[in-house]
Amino acid sequence: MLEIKLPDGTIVSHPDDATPLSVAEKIGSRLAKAVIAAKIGDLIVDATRPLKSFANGAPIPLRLLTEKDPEALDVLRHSSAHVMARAIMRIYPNVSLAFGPTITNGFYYDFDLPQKLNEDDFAKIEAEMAKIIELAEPFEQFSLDRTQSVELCRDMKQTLKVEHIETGLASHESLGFYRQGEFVDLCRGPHIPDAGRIKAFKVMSIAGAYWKGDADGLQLQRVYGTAWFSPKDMQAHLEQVEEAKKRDHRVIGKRLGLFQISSEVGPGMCLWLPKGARIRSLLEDFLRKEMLKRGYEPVYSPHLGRVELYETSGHFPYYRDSQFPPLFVNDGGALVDGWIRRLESKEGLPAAHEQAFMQAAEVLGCEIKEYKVEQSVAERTAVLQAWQRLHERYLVKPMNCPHHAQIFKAMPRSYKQLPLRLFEFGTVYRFEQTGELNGMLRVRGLTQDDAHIFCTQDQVEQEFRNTIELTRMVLESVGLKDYRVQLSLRDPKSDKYVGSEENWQKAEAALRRVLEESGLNFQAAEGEAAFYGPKADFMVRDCIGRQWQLGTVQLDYNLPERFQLEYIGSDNKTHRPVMIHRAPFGSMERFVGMLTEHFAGAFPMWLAPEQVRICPLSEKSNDYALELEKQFLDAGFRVTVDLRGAKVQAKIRDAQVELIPYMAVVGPREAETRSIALRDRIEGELGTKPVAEVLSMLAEEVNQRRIRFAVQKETTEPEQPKVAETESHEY
RNA sequence: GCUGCUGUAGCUCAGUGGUAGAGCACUUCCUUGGUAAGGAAGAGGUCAUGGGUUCAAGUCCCAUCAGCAGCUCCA
Repeated sequence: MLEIKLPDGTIVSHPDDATPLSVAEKIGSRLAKAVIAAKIGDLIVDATRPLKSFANGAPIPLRLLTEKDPEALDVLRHSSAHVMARAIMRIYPNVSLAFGPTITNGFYYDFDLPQKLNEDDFAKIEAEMAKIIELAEPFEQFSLDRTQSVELCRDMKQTLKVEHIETGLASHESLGFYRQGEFVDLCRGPHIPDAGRIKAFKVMSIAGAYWKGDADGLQLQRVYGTAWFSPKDMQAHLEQVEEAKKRDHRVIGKRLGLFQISSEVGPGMCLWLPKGARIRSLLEDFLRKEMLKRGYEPVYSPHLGRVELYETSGHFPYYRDSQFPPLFVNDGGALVDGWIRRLESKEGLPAAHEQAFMQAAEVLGCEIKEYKVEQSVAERTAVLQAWQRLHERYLVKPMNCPHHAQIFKAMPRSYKQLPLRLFEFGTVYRFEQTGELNGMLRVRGLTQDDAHIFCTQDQVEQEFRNTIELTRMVLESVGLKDYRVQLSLRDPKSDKYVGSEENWQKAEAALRRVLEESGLNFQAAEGEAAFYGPKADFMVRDCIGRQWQLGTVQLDYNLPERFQLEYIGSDNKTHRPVMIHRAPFGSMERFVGMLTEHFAGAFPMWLAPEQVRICPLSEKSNDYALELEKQFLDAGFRVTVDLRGAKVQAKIRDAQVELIPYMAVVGPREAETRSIALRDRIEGELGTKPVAEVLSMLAEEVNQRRIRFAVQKETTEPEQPKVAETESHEY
């Protein structure tokens, strides 16, 4: 007999061949029908899995999973992936299966198949799935040893599965399979008892994916689907997907006229339209003011820097592929650049090409006399590099740090000047792959709210504390209160890190201490540090539950070394400072894009590009409306008057659609009493108030940076908790 | 960068190889009103670009560019 412990603590005895299903049957036949799977401890298993294998002396902790358990939905979706794979195999010959896991809100399956699927095929696939589901055949588990498994997969012509068994699963002695009708798949499970449990499903989309994530490897077709226990649930989900789409900053940005990406300017190049620029400048002004309070000093630096500057910093040519190519003042610059790269390439430079290079140099008027073909590759490269150093080459700056390091070096520094905090809203350019570009969230030209703090090792802790405080203050000022910090530390086993052991230890301990005393939710991630120093990244959750990596603080032992930065200490000796990179917003583009989605375009009063729309009842009231506009402008508000010959209903509708926080409706009555019939975008009519009262009430909302949401936050389960975008603007 | 899809008016989109369409926005006129759309008229197009097939191409084919989704990448 098996001893089984139920969730309420009772222990029941069952025969040795008991399964979760048989246990459920003992409790009641309705429960048995509802069982989807079971949980033994933390392990989710099939409802038909014999419990005996989990016996270890103590009573087996068993929990039956029904439709109500979130874990059951995952099981359902994984089974749905099998059903979809089965359907696709029926429709198309020569399908090779890859992996078919569940994801948030659904599942996918990767296939290698000769014909290209497209959306028109979905109906066919869904129809075939429906047939399979209707038959409600059971999922049957069985295990085979390695040899048998490979044989079975070979027989079924599942070459990817064979490969996976031989590589990824090399350490497994026995392998699990599931059979459902004619369909057999290598699978760990668990599965629903039978396909009839799938009550709602839909093939969602198709996309490319790589076998085992290798971009150079085989490209597969990935079919996404979703599955639910009821059509109603699925409907709700599909509506929510629509809702999330409506928050898309690209859609809202266009509708509200915030920004534009014009393909004529270039992909990934963002044009800030007046309203978007308004929001950005409000954020910049706010942060600038806070930084000035905290002892930062503004600096400016040009958008270009000599290539040598980035050679010193180590960014060139290391990140060459994601930088815009260098600008050459001399016609031969690009030629010599390509020449060197071919000389240094694995394939080497064929003699014929070398002759062509030399001729081209002559044509361009930059013949390099010292260059001799009989010299070694190293010597020839050196000659070309010597030429390069004599001719100007510039890089559009991919980061601001080298410039700021030069500002530090502009004069001898004393310990008395430290910490030196230099800040700049610095625009940088990165040549991101075209497929990575995404609205404002991933662009090729971006402005970092960048600062570099140069300090002594002993000042690191206090500077880090101040930076954390600033970042929190910034996030909370826009209503982002749900965030955690990832503290990235060294991998103790690796020796790739620059900087002394002692400094690393001190720095890591200091960062940890600050985070602990801050009471922030943080987690340390060993081995995630950059080679040049530990860092702390802020992971922020927006109002619909998506996670964003925003602000970052990074310690750097590398650049001070490379740029030979030094200061004179109290001991009259030279010392090397520590550099701290930090950016509370990350980049203005990304932050405003994120905020647009967070607020769904309805920016709070302190950030709204237009705060008040004055709506005169008719043209008779236009004069009073214009008078009011002046009063609002004088009081510092962003206000416009709707002077159109339209009805007030239309004016209000337009203001609502434009998400303007307040509307001032004025007619003869208000003009008479010097008052305003105030309307709140969220609450509706607030009644008629004297002008002075409205001005002070709205000013208060601005000064307090009050955040008000129209709908209750998180009314539904967070959509897509997959990390929404994890771009980091690291240095 | 890879795979797939898409590209028609400012926006959202119809469009069957045979004369380029709608709604909203815009302009003008009428209307002068009380909290989410008053009415009428007008203007607006090299159907992304370049080739090709065809008597005939927005429509079919190819290439390029751009956008979207996913993958890979992100100092």
